[in-house]
Amino acid sequence: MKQGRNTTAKTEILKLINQSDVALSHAEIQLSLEGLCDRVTIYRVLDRLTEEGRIHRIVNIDGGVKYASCTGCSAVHQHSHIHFSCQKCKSVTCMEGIEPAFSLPAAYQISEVNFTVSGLCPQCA
Amino acid sequence: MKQGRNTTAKTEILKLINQSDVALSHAEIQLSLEGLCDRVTIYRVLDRLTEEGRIHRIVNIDGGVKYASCTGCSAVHQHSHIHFSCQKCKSVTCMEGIEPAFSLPAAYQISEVNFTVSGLCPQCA
DNA sequence: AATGTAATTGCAACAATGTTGCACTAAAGA
DNA sequence: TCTTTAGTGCAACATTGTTGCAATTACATT
Ligand SMILES: [Mn+2]
Ligand SMILES: [Mn+2]
Ligand SMILES: [Zn+2]
Ligand SMILES: [Zn+2]
Repeated sequence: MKQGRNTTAKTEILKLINQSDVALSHAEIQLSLEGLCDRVTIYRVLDRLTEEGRIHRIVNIDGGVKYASCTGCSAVHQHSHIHFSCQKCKSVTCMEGIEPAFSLPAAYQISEVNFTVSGLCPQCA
Repeated sequence: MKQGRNTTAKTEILKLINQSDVALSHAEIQLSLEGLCDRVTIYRVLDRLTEEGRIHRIVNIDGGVKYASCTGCSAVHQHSHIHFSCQKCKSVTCMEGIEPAFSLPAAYQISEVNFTVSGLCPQCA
């Protein structure tokens, strides 16, 4: 969880993600950035920000990847909340605080969770 | 949910998936098939089988896609069970019967769910 | 069993997404 | 300011999935 260098690309990408109320894909970020940096750099910055615990990676129900800010990750860095994926407007939203309850046989060692619910968001329903 | 034609490719692919105790990826299926048909055909057969409700599609925690048979989908075709993804042996297993409990605000219309738990499976732990 | 038709297939071409190697650039500690 | 090395751009590549179209084949009907 050590901090890396603060570059223009990193600053701008983090700002974009933090200011958005929905999760953003690499493609969406690249569009917003308007050529500020190379697409490879965006991939690397997203990896780094995830590594540093500033953002978290979301695998959507269609397999696409999006990134969202890490609000409420003050003490422990954990993301077991639900992500809602709207089939109409394609938005992916972090349902902060809503965590599913489940239990697996003790033989399974859990280290990560990805829970996506898909359907229609309040705006599209 | 109507049945399509029964071709060699469809029969073999379904057999592979049904006989496997873990979910299979397109690449794994193509390997097992040893050139029985084109890779495009595999994609199309997998789509068709999913459409027909014979198998179900699993989006893994890393974004990869796998397919598993539909056991226990007798009456209603539903797949809200958990999928366990082992970080070591890379296997994805359907945890039949284990469904997470959660609740979203009423404004959200739910139609599909994908829940993946990642960690170490009993064999690898 | 032979026939007709539409579903299915193979192939080539394309698109989207992500990764890697390497030379060059620049952040930040000394 | 200098030095070190993390970060970047670019080109090249890999993987995964999609599409159009002509050729094939399952199977319902004769
Ligand atoms: Mn989230
Ligand atoms: Mn399953
Ligand atoms: Zn929506
Ligand atoms: Zn394992």
